[in-house]
Amino acid sequence: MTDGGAVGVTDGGEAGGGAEPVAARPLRIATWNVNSLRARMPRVEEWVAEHEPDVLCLQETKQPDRTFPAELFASIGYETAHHGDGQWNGVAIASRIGLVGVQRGFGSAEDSEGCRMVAATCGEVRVHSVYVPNGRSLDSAHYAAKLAWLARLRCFLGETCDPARPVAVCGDFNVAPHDRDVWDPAELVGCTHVSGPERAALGDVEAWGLVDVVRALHGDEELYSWWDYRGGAFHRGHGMRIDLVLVTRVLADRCVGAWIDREARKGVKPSDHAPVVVEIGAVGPG
DNA sequence: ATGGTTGCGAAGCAA
Repeated sequence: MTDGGAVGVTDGGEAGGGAEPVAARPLRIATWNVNSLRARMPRVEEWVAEHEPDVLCLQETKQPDRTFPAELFASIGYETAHHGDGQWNGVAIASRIGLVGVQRGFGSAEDSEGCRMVAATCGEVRVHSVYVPNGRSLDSAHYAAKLAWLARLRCFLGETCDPARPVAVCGDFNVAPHDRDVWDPAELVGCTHVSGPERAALGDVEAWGLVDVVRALHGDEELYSWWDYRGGAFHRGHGMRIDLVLVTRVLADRCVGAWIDREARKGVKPSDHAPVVVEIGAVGPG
């Protein structure tokens, strides 16, 4: 059950007494596969302090709920919802604009691939943090499970959300939507993340009513969100764009910025993924 | 050249 809440973000608001209207800061939604929150928490704290997301979706926290650092997030102003049951997978949402109506998993047997989805209403937006199964290889049972999981996500959205309302589906999709989203398509023929069935399954999710806003705002620009730790892949530009923020049209039409923070892939003990950020402007006459 | 790196947990497995 979701509340589909319509709680507005009310910073700014009416400017009274003849003062200049204060432009509302856009809503900033980010997603980041941190590849272990325990290993990455210092980097996450640093990043949050610098970029001040209103909502931050996390994937691969790699811990059970009982060790999730909810108090630490609270101390820096964020409510959190976490869905994790062990040392693998694990997803979370951190929000400083409210967090209600938490749902962990799809509530069905199809979630047996692990803790890979948590949803909550943050301000006016129904937010989903997803970690799509990797698939391992095209001939693996895990690949079939990946396709089934994406199909289940599509059904779940149809069952629980309205594409005419503000909805965001954020996370590590483990699919590069297009050949331009990988450093060398020829190198990856026969590999997961780029296969036709995976792209079709992702396309079905988007066809529910979601827009890939980072790509929408950047044309054919080279954009990657993940680089293998091995072989100097980051330095060599061998990346893929597999971390996405998908939003419904009402949000896409208000999107005033969208980017991938490559800086977060540098420095001491980085995740192999970079954060993806989108900014949603206030509703207005335009 | 079936490599390479990181995180899990304490030997390989997963990514």
